[in-house]
Amino acid sequence: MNASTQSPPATFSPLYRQIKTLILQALATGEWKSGEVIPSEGELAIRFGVSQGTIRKAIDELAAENLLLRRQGKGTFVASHDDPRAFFRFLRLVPLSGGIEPSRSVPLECWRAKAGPEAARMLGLNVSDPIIIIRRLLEFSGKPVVADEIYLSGEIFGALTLEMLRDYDGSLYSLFESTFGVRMIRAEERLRAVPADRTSAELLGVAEGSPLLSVERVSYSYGDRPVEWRRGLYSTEQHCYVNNLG
Amino acid sequence: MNASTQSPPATFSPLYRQIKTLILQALATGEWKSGEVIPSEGELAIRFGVSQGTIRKAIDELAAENLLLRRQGKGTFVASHDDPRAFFRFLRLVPLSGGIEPSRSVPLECWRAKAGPEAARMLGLNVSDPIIIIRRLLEFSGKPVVADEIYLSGEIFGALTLEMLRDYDGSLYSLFESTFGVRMIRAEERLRAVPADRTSAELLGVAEGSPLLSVERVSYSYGDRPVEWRRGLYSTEQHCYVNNLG
DNA sequence: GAGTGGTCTAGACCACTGC
DNA sequence: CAGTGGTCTAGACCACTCG
Repeated sequence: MNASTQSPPATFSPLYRQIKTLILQALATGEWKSGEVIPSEGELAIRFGVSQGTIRKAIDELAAENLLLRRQGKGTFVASHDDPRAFFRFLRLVPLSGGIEPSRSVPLECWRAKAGPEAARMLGLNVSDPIIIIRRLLEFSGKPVVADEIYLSGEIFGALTLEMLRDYDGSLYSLFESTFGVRMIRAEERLRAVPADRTSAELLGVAEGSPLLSVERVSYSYGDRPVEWRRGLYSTEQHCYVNNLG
Repeated sequence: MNASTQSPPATFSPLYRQIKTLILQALATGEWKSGEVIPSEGELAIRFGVSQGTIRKAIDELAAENLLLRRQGKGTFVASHDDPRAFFRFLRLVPLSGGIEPSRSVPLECWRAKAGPEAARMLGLNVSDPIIIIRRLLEFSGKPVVADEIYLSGEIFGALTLEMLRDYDGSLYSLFESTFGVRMIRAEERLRAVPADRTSAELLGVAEGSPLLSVERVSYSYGDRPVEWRRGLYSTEQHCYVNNLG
């Protein structure tokens, strides 16, 4: 494609956005995988038939959206959930005392089910489509802090088992990325304060009815496709959820 | 200044960042006020002795940080809290049912005090420095949803009174901006779930001990100067706090 | 039409990485 | 040293706004 000589599209969009879309497609189809380098700006400029400056602007936006990672002198890399910097991007929980604590994910259950109306709506599925449900605990310094219930499309994550969750040493999203090729690129969370039900109270070691932070999340992969819906109950006795309003 | 011929500074920073700093200074000193246009890119290029592209890159970053607002064909404007787009930047509360509700701020009290150790730390003051404390209610569709307690530096907001709060028709930050020339540019929030104390329960019309969302916020003005500390108790029976993880 | 920001290009040079 | 991204420039042209 020589974009500089093509006829203008019906709905105008600048050249660098068209390039951005093409790069996104290459990312979505897995041409460049998580953690790998993508071709240099010069190579991409030749490949797409535009100047290096136009490539830069496309990559700039993708880097701003945390899809790509530039490293001077080395190249441009596909962002990965394995990157330690990505850890706090989706888990905004810190100890009240400050500092950093060791955390551990403890999978409890993982089973197949059929999507109810709510899960179907959240995941963009039809009612009765196969889904996978995970229940797990998140511990900080050995103490349970978050009880999660996670809903996934059965079609995408069909092979997922409790053993895989137990054996994997890394974050859930790292597992999804490396094993299923599904990268979360953004998420929407809705927070409320709710009283602890009996099950959660026992799991988290708090009194029944005591306040918990309810965090509902829908995560999206490439093309704004919803691929995960989860509800977490956070004990905020020793931790708090931090948020920066830019 | 002709930045392109100056000797390199001890700690290297690219030209466009130096320009950005100069623009930030002009914003902080009030050379260009909230809502006003700043000089065109061409004018700034001449004023600072750099190319227009370098000015663009500086403005790009400031626009990305929501300090400036570009409008094609019209100019570049100093961001303002009056802008309706700024409303949801600092209040991430939406009705569970979706949609948009009319909101109203109801000031309850406003008094002078001396900073305690916590307020002093949060606001970067010394203990016993003068501060102002505001208590107010936030209503959605006529029902109380948020009970706020707000701590301000007495030095900066010395003239603030309950009457001013009552008479002002707009957001609190619009008042701060227009009357005291203090613009909030970012904030850090820490969220927890807590049981309602008796006072808050009465104010919000919920049962004592029922779960409330506690939102502590420190807001910063130019130069990362903390100027406001507040704690809000949010009733999340009909509303939720939304957050986008990018 | 004049003035603004937005796009695109081409080329030079700098800063960082790793062989 | 070669290859990468990062900065800076100068100039052309496009898209939008307003008088």
